[in-house]
Amino acid sequence: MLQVANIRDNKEAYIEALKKRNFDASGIFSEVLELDEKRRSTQAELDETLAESNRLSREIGLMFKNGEHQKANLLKEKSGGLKEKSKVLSDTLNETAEALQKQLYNIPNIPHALVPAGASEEDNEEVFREGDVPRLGEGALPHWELAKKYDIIDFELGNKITGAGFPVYKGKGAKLQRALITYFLDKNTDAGYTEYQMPLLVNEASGYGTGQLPDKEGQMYHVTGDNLYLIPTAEVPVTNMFRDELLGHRELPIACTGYTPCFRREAGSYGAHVRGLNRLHQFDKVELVRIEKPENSYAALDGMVEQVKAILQDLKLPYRILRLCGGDLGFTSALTYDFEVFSTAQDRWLEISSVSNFETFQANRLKLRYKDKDGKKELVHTLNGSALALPRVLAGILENYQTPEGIRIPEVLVPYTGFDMID
RNA sequence: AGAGAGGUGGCCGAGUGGUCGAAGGCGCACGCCUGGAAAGUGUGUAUACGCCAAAAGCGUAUCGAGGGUUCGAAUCCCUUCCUCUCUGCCA
Repeated sequence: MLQVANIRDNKEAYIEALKKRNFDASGIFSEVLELDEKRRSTQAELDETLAESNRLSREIGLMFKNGEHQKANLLKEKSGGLKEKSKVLSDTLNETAEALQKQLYNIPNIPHALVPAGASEEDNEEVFREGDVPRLGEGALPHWELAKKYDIIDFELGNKITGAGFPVYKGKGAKLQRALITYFLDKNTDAGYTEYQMPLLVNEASGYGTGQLPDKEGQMYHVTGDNLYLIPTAEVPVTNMFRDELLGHRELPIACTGYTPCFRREAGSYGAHVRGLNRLHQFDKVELVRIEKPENSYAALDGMVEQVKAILQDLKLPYRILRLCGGDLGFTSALTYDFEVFSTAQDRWLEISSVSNFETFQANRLKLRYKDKDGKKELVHTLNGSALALPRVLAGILENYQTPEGIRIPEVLVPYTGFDMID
């Protein structure tokens, strides 16, 4: 959520920047500023009315004390009128503030200067590429075939127990999952991130805090009996730890990592591109979240990119990094780097990580601020990224590491799996 | 799940209708004292919004949340959330 004061001060620059998202902000900005004007004038009038009413109450109190009951009763009547007036004003104030908030929720974050203009993923900018694409033999298989061949993932069984998109990992497949999670967490904690285990269900307030609610409600599984939501990503519980917090400047930066399963309804996704592990309703992910002082947030973003790079280098997977264009940039993000692994047997790039700086956009909605050295209160910058999402990394490993003899295990994982081949 | 108790500032804790944003203590910050420190001592120490170019200042709101009674609510009433204790159940 943008701050009204910033919109007021940078209106033209913001309108220009939002064009990169193909978002025409001129109309909504005018509405926002108008609503804010109304909000402020209404509050001024309300404050005045209440101040008058408070004054009268004090007087009446004194009169009763002095036994001047008649005088007091006279004043009481006057006070009644003020009460009516303040009720009306306070209703107007609430309505206006609500309308303002609603409009603000509809405005996406201002893209960073580096964000290229563009309409769709076609316009994303490749900024880095590394790793050799292996030459696979004639009979190279996509991962869903490999999963069946080596009996390590059973999609049908998950279907029976729950439904499509809930795979069962089995034997060495299950062990490989566990190995990846542990390896990712170790790598992240070695880099200074603190490990967390978070609740997998969150309440409504948390859903609002990170912006899943009210609009993207349909993307989460809702436990109606207790009005809780299954988390679509660890970002939700981890970031919400800091909701409504005022941090000391010495507490920053904060760096968290956590493994959680993620639950996504993914309504409306069908077809070949969702085959196998490419898109699931339940999947595992290790997440990074950072809370930073504004002046450090872009250095932190670079640090996160390096962290993900280091992991992919370890795994020796061919990958590239894209800077998302305005049209593909997430609603809340100012700058995002997507990591994609090349899936050789499918002959396509698979998104496995997304690393973003939200600047103050998320912090404003979360009411997450810090007190700087001089005691001044400022919104922090929040960042997050996956390091990494399991299913597509697994798909990449299965497809890129397949040999006629079986699937080799990346060297760095062998200490975690205890085997070096799936055959 | 049943019965009971309770939610007050960074923390502890007083406050059962009037000048209470809230005593007192702890903590913290700054000063004095000291060779230095401790002790002692003095001052200050919530958040949001609004007015103001800004600071100072002033106003308004906030004692878990929401609503109500009243001229006036931390205090009374209703709803709701949460915590603790006992009982039950359970990995």
